[in-house]
Amino acid sequence: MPPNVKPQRESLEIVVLSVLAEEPLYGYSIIKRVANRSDDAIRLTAGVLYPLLHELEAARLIESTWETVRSDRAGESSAGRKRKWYQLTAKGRRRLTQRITAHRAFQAMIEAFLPPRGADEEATT
Amino acid sequence: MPPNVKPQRESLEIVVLSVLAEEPLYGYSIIKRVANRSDDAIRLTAGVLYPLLHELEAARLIESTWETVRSDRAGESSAGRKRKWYQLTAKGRRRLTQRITAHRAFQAMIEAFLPPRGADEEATT
DNA sequence: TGCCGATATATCGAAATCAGATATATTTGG
DNA sequence: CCAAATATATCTGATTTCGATATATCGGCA
Repeated sequence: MPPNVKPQRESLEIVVLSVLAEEPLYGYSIIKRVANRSDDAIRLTAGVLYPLLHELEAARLIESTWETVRSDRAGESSAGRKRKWYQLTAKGRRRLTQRITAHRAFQAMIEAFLPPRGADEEATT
Repeated sequence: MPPNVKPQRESLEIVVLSVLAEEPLYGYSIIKRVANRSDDAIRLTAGVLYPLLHELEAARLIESTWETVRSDRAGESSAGRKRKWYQLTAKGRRRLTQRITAHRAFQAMIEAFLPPRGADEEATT
């Protein structure tokens, strides 16, 4: 597996808002989706994701609804497993757009400091 | 002035190594250069930069030499102002290349999660 | 000439952040 | 029936980061 690159809060928020911009997801499914899509490079842990989701919800960037999944086998008597689905709010969508703009601007800025791409490669022209 | 985007360690190290890849600089001049080039978006503070420089030196990614600047006016008696010039080592140059590769790979990964560029613009075609 | 703002390096401690451990409960597959 | 996966949540120790503090010199201007 690839080296564990740690996504700090900023990137983290962008990634979470982005996946939620596509469709509603619940916590655990966010973890799995991000891991799969990033080829395991970005491994959200529960300890990082849940507090973030709670924060985003408090800021009204996302909204949640509980779902209770009852298994066939267990039947009536079972309490059922609980899932908390999150979806982006209009405010969240605006925030995402804004964060992306800022992110790209910042990355362009960083890139401007770097030696030009391919500065190390040998006469490929 | 633009919003204060804080460069965390990773980006920070890349930026510092990059400016040193161009030419030797001393601490204060690094702060000024980065501020100017980034249009004040990246403001290194002494409290962040100096410890980083010391770390980089300990890791032999950079080397330093002291310069004493004596003013005309003050003459012999003056102790002179001290500047610590830093230059990239061969090891530092390799590290930079490596960090850049990792940085770009990570950014590409993040970008892959984002809605495509210009997803919000209206029929400009 | 005396003072202030800029130049210059450096450390420290409070505050924020983060990864990993811990807790609890259900479901699925063997 | 048991272990691994699913699912949410918090807490704590370790690391990071920011801003304050310290010290000293230099340049310009009143």
